[in-house]
Amino acid sequence: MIYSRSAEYAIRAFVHLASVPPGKFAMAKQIAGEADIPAHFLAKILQQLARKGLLRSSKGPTGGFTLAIAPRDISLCQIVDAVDGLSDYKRCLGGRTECRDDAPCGLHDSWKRMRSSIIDYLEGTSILVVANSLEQKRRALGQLPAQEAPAPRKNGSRKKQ
Amino acid sequence: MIYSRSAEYAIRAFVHLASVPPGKFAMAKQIAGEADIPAHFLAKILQQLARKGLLRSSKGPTGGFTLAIAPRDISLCQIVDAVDGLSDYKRCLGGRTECRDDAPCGLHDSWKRMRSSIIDYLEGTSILVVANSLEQKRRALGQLPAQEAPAPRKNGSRKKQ
DNA sequence: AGAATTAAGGACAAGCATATCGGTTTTTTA
DNA sequence: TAAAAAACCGATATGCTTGTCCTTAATTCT
Repeated sequence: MIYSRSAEYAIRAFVHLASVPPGKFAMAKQIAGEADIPAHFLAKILQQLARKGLLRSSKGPTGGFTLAIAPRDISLCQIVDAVDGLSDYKRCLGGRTECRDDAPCGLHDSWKRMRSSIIDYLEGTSILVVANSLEQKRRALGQLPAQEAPAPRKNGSRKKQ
Repeated sequence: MIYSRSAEYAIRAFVHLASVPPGKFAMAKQIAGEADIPAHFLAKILQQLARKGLLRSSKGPTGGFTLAIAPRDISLCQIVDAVDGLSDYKRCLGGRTECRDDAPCGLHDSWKRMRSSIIDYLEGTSILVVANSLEQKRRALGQLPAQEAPAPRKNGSRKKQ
């Protein structure tokens, strides 16, 4: 797989957080429940991401987590980097920690290209895009009010993108 | 990473095996020594690949392992499939085991494209290509006789590709 | 036939990722 | 001020991957 399960959980949590009104906090337990993620495990991950500055956290009642950066400006890459680190992608598939001149590796060049492609994918995919794609699918299935963000308002001020 | 360490070891062993004369066997311990792989661990992997038909094995003195398929016809994908299985690539990055209609995932479409790209890479890269690339690098470094395959002959019938 | 050598295969150990549990601190609300 | 609620934090459990060890079976060579 491209990234760990922890990173996957983090991404799913971020997608969820992208849909809560700015300024409001969502509880770890609640996110875990809705996204079907082990609660305590997710809490640890979110705490870690709060320490790294991708999330803001608040204790006590009305507390929880909220995005520290706009969904448009958070890429999958930032999350994966914060959770897994990117060292795996710097390692050479041929086994050497790095392709040095005296220890050449037949895979190095082709892997280098593939790796860039993966990194580009992670960097080029923002939480906003993923969240929008998800919302669109749900609307198509009638699981959402249609044409409206999940905020509990009822009138219809269309907003695109 | 794209595949497990076991798969990486297998690929490196295959690259090594591509350079032994056809019909001859190479010992697991010897491959492990030259490729810097834990010997017993590699042996298990090779035995597994022999059971799956990618290698042929022989016991006793003069025994060892040899490729059951021409290097040109073995792709990284076949090896990774035999060692890791490909199920990870069928799984959706959004977390669901499969993107069903009633449980949509915002990542599904973009990941599908990325995944195909990775599979194409693994399928399109043969052991022969990797072995040739490695040999070429070694020649450039003066670690090989230059212009000659590592077979113990001495004349110079150039062969391309 | 016997000794040496190699793969085959089972048991086990170590390390890491994943997951769970309980207590502590901070904050809000009554 | 007390109680409740949430993040925070450490300890522990579990499962999988990686790695080691030892015995057995098959083959070759003397």
